Amino acid sequence: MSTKGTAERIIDAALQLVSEKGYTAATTKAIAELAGVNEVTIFRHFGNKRGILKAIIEQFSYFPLLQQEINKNVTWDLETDLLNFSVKHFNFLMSIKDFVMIGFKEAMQFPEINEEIANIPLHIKNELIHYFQEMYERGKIREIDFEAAALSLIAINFGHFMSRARLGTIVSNIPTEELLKTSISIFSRGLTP
Amino acid sequence: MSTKGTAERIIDAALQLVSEKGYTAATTKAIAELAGVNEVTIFRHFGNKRGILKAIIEQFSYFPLLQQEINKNVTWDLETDLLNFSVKHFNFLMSIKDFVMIGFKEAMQFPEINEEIANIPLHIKNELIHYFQEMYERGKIREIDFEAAALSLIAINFGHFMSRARLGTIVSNIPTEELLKTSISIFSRGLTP
DNA sequence: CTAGCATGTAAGTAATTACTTGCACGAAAG
DNA sequence: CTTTCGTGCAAGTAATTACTTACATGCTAG
Repeated sequence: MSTKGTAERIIDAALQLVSEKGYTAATTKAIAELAGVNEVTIFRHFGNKRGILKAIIEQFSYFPLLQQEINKNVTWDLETDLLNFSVKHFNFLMSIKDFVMIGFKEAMQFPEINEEIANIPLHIKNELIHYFQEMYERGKIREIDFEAAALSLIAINFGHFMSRARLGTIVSNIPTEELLKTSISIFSRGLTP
Repeated sequence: MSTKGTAERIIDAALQLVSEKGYTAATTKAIAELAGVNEVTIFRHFGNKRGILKAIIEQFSYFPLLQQEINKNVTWDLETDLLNFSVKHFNFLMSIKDFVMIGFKEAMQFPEINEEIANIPLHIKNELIHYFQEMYERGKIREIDFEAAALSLIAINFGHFMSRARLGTIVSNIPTEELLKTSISIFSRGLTP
């Protein structure tokens, strides 16, 4: 049990409990139990309860944003690229699911999280706009509000993510891959001249 | 101040506070203050704190589901109908924003809410599938997985709703109407044969 | 007028919560 | 070997929370 290991386990436990129950309902006692450490250890590491969330936010701000990944493997075939992006976007959101959930739950008490969360669609939007512009110049998509188009694509993926992350297969049990495939099939055809 | 008025004010206050801070952080004291009633009055009306949320859920379950509204004003012109639906769907979600937020925050502590929330896309999905099938028979949309298409349309609207409801204009300040219009322009073209 | 009913006020209780302090222990480093 | 450091353990504290009880007040219906 190194120092780093202890702090990490506390952060992981807090990430899980806060995303499940919310900040106030996730007690330091419960976090300590889940992390397998004594409650005092939490305060020795993070000072107070807010300190844990602060550490979580900091840890996340260093998280490699999807951004670089998107630019890779561009084929300049609309449907191929958009499906590739869609799958990556969805998986990315799933990988930071707990953090996203905390962001939506504790936006009031921790405004910093909201900013961090808002950065994701913001960056992706700009990447997509850039891609759409290039595709337009290549004559591969029709004239349209690129920003609105980018936001719509992000909205589709986010909507699918939320549906699956929170409601599971209650709404539908179509495999995610097929869902995204159909989504992109419609969307890319809708952009084609 | 009739009895009904008092209970309603308590429910409204709880709806607001719980959607903002979460169930645990929304104390009965704060709810009473916001409602302008004494704290004891809450317990006399609802027995205990859970009773308030139970009342909220019950109240919502009688909420007229978007469903009937969708079927009205069908023109069998794809883009017209989808835009009409999209606007109604978006406004509907906005009108129950607080409840949706509670649903996403307190799914753990109140599983009933999640079911109630899940019912919305479920019903809408079926309505849309039905519409798509009819449109297909009329030769107005191409052959495609209707369920996946319906889910995608719901996902777009939900994504836009979440973006606006939680992040405001941070991500984009395109007017909502224009955003939905472009969304539907792309989507309906993507469905056209 | 009066009886009842909804609400306010005051006071209190048991449980929980974030957080502190003091001490003991074991491992690693000098 | 000894010091330091991270951690566990025990006990405690002040504040808050959900909830209760007893009594006073005012409005309304009969």
